[in-house]
Amino acid sequence: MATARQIAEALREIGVLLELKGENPFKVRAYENGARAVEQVGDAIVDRYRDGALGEVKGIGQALQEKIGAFIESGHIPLLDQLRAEHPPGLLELLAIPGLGPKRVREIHDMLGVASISELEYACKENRLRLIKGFGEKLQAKVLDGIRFIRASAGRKLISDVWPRAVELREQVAGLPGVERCDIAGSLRRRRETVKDIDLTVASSHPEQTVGLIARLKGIEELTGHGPTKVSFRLKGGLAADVRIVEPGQYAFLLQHMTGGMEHNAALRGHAKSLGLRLSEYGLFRGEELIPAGSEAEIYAALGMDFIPPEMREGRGEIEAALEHRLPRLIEDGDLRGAFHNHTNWSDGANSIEEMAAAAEAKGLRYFHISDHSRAAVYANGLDVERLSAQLDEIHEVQKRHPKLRILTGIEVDILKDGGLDLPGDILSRLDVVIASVHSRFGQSREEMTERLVRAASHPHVDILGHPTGRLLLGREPYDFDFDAVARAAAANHTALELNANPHRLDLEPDLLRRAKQAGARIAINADAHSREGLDDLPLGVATARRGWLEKTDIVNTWPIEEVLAYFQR
DNA sequence: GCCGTTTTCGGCCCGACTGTTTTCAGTCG
Repeated sequence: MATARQIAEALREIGVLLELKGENPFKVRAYENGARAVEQVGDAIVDRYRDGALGEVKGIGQALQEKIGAFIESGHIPLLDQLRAEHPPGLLELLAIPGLGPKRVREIHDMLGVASISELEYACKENRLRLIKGFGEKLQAKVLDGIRFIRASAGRKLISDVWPRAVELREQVAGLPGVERCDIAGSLRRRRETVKDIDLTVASSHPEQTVGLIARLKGIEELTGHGPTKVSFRLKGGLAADVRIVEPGQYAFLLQHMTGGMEHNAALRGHAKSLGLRLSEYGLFRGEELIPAGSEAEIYAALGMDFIPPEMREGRGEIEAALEHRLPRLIEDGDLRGAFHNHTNWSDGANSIEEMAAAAEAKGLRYFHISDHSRAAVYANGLDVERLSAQLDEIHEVQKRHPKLRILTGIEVDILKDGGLDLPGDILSRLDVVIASVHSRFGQSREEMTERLVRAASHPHVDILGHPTGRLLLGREPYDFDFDAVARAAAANHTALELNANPHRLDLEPDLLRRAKQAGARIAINADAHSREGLDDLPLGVATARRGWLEKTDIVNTWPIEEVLAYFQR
């Protein structure tokens, strides 16, 4: 069966190929918008199609309905097949090179016959790119540089790897003379799971002077752009950064602009325009008249809407919600009372039960759940029945020394290939909270994997489904299964779905969190800590929950522990 | 290609910077 992911991918590819072909940019955008709309609806898009209700989805008109229908029925879209036949597949990867967009890629292909990154690299080295009109020596060098960059890093990095460096850079800039404010903006501020670069905003009483100072900061390897209001550079280690500087009175507008995301800003400016206003990083204008704002909240208020938290600014319906005053009240860091899913040195964790408990207590948590691996996870020194029983005794002892912290017993039990569990029911029934996770056989068919997960989520002893999609950021794709079916099973059986806060996972991702909530499922924000420091990942989990529009009540570990256990038991 | 309490046609966000041009196209976010 067709999945939302596949449909969106196909529409997106049509958009890119049309762009390459030189089509009307608004038509191109319509396909991109359609892809996003499909992703938001999720796999239920197939039901919408069967019900003849596809046209009710905003962004999907007559033409896209036909294409989606064709894909669902046959797995093919004639237009896409035709476009693929017209364009060598390697052209798409050329678009990833900084400085090359559709126009130039097309020109390179038509003039030089280049159709892949390797061919382009060769052409640059032979000095042939310069032969094309409008291309010069610098552009050729930039393209070669871009090819090297792509090969080295594949472009994106984990937010956890970039964040500390961004904080450091912000401190450096904030300390410069004349700088009144400096903030981390862009995808970092929106807490995207992976980011491409660091965006900083600066308020300065002497912008041009500040630009010069920033360009000479320590740690800069190479300046890549330099104008009166903007500096771009690459830091040692390869990370790119963009810094924009304005006068203090314009700062709120710059921060809003630089925080993005692109779709959010486009929609916001479109709304401003419908009010007869014009919004840019320099201000909100009625004609020539500036409507002043000292904060982002004042900008949104001037546009007739509630303040939209940065994590929600992804063009996912937040502007409509803010206009109608129905934004959710997002969960906050301080709302977490406890943490499930933590490992110790009984399996593959680095610290003892005692050390982990002390760390949890220091974080102000009121309950803390130990869940080491089960026996099938041989690589992780998983526990069999005997060792698990022995661990329960030790937990009992540690509990005596920590009267203020409720230590919960448990296990992260492997879900076997058929959806059964790796430990017998009588031992599971002795535990406070049981997490079930898939750690093997990721390549099962969609039907098998769906059945496997639905069965696990419905198991009477299972309380939480661990890292439900199995994705590893920049590493492994999620396994193929019907998420909504699993979410429904979880909701019906009072099994929480995990939001694994480990920066390599962040699983569930925001779209799926919203779909989980729609299905009535509850979420557990879990550190999956393998050491004391692992507990520091919890705020990233909260940020991801915020990106998924979740409120305090949606998250089980914001509840008192008695309520959580009662929920799991029912 | 989509969309509409301004519109079923005529819009569709806005500006910075680069590299190549003598006034601007392309890319980027």
